[in-house]
Amino acid sequence: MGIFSKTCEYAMRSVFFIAHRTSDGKKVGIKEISLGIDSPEHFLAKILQSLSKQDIVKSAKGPNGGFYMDEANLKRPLADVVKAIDGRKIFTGCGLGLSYCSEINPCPLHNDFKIIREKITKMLEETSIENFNENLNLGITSLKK
Amino acid sequence: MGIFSKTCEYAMRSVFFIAHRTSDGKKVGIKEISLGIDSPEHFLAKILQSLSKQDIVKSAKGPNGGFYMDEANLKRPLADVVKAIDGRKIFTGCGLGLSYCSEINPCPLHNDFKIIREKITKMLEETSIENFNENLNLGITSLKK
DNA sequence: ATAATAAAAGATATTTTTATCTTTTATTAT
DNA sequence: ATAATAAAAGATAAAAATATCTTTTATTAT
Ligand code: FES
Ligand code: FES
Repeated sequence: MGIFSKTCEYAMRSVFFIAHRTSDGKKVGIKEISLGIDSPEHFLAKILQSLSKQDIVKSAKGPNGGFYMDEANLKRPLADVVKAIDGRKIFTGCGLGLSYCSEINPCPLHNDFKIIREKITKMLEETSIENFNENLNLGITSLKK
Repeated sequence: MGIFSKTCEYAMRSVFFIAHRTSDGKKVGIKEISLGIDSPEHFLAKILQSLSKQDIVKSAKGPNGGFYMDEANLKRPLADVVKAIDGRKIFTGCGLGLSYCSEINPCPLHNDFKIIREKITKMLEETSIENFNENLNLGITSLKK
């Protein structure tokens, strides 16, 4: 386990992939996405169902259907994807697992940890999916292996 | 799930607790530790067995036995506890879950994420357990609730 | 030696996360 | 209308993480 759950890792990779692959206005199917980000197809389907319900991505059934994102979706911060899957713990939780983090009853890690949490929050809140994707579009960054 | 697994959270809390409670040279039993850090007793026993084997803490069986730490144990960085339980993923792993993080094949998060990873590493490597515990000894920080 | 103590070790159970497979529903093209 | 397509939904399974309970071993005090 890293910072994010595996489910959340798949979610972020798929969102980047969809954004990248549908910039031409077309849609992309689950099979292609799961191949492109190296994830189990049916598990990813569940994740995308959830992201779709939460309006992180859009979907269309039937022939020529698939997943895509509109302008508003692309402008959302990556934080929204993380919140949709892993919840808010990474943004507000105690590093030692105390039931809530507070200045009044801080754990030994608190002073150092809150700074790190702020940096993570900043990274995820202040950059849009679109933005993270710029280098991917330029072929500089990768989503596989 | 936060940054660390629940097991790792218990491990860190227990190490702080033991360090704090045995500074007078006495030992502390599992029951007292689990009460003190609010963790399941038998689960914590397993964790401490593992930490003991890896020489993060010391233990003694029989009457007046229990867990304690020597000077060398206290001087170890908290990173050693994390490595002993959660492994090295948090220190070196890719934020998006790619099988390895690299400058040559970076993911879209890489540039931001590596800085955060460095800060986490710094926090865990550069401060000893003893050090983190100073405020606990002064009654400023907490391990419960 | 014996009994009491406390961790170590072993076995089992529960819960959560991750993964797979099948059926249904909506949409499109013929 | 019908067949083909693709996501949604539902059901089930496997694996990993977390939790509990029992037995064994080492140590100490009597
Ligand atoms: S109380 Fe633990 S991080 Fe704030
Ligand atoms: S490649 Fe993803 S964090 Fe470095």
